[in-house]
Amino acid sequence: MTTIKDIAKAAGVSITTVSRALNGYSDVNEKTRKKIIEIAKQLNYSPNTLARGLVMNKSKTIGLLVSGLTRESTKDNFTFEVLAGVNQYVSEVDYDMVLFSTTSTKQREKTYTQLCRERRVDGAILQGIRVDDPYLQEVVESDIPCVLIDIPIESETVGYVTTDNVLGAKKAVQHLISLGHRHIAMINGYEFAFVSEQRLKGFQEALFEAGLPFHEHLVANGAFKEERAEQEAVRLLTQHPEITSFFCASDLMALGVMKAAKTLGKRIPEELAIIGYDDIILASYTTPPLSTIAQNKFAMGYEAAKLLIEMLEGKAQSRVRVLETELKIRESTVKNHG
Amino acid sequence: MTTIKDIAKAAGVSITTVSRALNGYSDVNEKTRKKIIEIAKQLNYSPNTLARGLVMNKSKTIGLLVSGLTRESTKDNFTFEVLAGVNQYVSEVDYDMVLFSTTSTKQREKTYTQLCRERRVDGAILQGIRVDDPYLQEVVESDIPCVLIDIPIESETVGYVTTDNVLGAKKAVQHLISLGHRHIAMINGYEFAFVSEQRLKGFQEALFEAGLPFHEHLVANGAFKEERAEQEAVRLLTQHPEITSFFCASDLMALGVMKAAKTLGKRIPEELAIIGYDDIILASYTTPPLSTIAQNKFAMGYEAAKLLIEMLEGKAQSRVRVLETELKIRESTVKNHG
DNA sequence: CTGAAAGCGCTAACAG
DNA sequence: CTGTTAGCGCTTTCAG
Repeated sequence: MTTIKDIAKAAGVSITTVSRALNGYSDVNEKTRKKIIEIAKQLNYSPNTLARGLVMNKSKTIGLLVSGLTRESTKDNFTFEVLAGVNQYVSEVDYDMVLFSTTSTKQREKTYTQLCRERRVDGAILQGIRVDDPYLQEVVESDIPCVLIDIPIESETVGYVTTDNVLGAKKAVQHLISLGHRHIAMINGYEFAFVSEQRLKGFQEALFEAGLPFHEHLVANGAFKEERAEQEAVRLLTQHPEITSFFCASDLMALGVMKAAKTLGKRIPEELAIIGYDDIILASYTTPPLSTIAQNKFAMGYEAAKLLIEMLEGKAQSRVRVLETELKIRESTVKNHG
Repeated sequence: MTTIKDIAKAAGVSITTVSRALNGYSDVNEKTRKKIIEIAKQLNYSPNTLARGLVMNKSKTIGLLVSGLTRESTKDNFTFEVLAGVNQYVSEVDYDMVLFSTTSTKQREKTYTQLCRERRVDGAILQGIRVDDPYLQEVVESDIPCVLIDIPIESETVGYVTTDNVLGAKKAVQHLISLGHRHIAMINGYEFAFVSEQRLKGFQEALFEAGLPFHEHLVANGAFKEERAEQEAVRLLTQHPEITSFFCASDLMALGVMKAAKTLGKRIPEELAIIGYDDIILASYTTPPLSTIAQNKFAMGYEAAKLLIEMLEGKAQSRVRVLETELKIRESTVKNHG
């Protein structure tokens, strides 16, 4: 593997000059630079980023920390789309991305902070981490620049990107109300999720603004899981037959509710309207296609990476990015819509 | 950031001793080691992997090189599942993974080899790369250990993992034949794909063994794209009304054929049976659910990572892994199967 | 069992 | 415009 030393020797100059020439410094004779670049090419030189990182004390690498990158989690490809977005921006600005997954028991032994420190990543993006994750606080309090996805923590070194979940939920519920629904149930995620809290708030606001009562007993937690949501939906529909529609805090859970409806012989949307959240790919392929609140997950990843790198380079205006959502009306709420 | 130097000072020993103690060498007094480890913990020490990588000349990092990690490609989450599998194994053996994507124009300027060399990855896994990719040959001929997914190249430093595509295709077609189909069309991928070639072979073998004729004109290329497949299916069905079933080289293309059937008013599976390949998540959610040949994509990633790291550590028995596929019979070929 | 010293490949003052 | 020198944090001979 060629080094700048080899190039220096071949060009008859010092390694300093080679370094400067290759890094585009101005104070190098154009002739020398040409020559050096030529030789570098001939020798098939690749800079050693480890060495560079060591001396510069930064690696031009960011870490993407995700949880639940498992065989099962591929159904809801939220993580993947975010990753694709991160990757896109990162490669545009010539950074690299290393993926830290916290699924394996092996890695669990190391905290996020350790993971980041050891690899000397310049910063990290955290996605799919629970608010009550024991290591979250540690990394946030460390000096590692972080951007969180859907967790609203802000500090000198921490920012976040999220969508307007209150408004998103509100739009969904208003859509149901506008269709004449008065007994709307909600399947939420779990307690320790910021988005669940926000979406519940939006649910309540929409009801309130329409002059409808909020009934605690019409809200259940489905843990963002299809099966759990199905069970809860069956329970709710059995105990409260007045329910005519469901607002679900994720599409995956909406799929569960659709199964429940099928089990109970309820036609969608005539007897039961269902709206989800996320707009996962499956949503437009179910029968009937699922109405939902679309989040641009790719954009979330892209913006998170952008924000992080702006923070790293000291040119971030603010440390918060809130993206918009979009109501997608399909046939699970309106017959023959498409 | 604490270094071994700090620990050495605090412990009153040399940095050499610290290094040895922390790396579990045997020739260190147990008391000294205990003390050093204790101090390291107190000082919140994290080893600098850049420095270590520089001197050891290996980074314990592998590169995952994928193409087409775009906003659009998330529908077919093949890439994602492979990535999840790679990540799983990699984290089990305490390696890290850096993701190189070749979508952006920025990165395109660098060859795969350069990407790998600069980051000093110990080896690379390549997925979704076309056989005719100009940079593929370069990286394969370099000294960088590589594992390819679905590209059969083998050398001292190159291995691959794939599934038995001939057999997989054969199973699909035999299934159609067993249902009584005699006029079977095929929507293949594209010319420069190893898997397409193999699946075509399986298609032909199944026909041959059943004593059925192979008609070139019943095979079309859909470029692994839903829309292209749809167009080709419409064309085939129009030109050759005798067709009663389709074997598609990917599920995504099978979705396209399903659309074509709908357009032409053909009922599935009564008037047109369709079988795909891959078993993507969507396959079980379409109406009717799609019969297909399932590939365990997670396992492909996992095995690729395993093979690569075995190769790196000099304990790979062979450099080829062929995984099995499984026929999943759903309602796009057999009425009321589920 | 422990330490001194060299060096991995690179950048960054500081002198010329 | 160019070279000398001194490290970045770590591992690894080679001597004790």
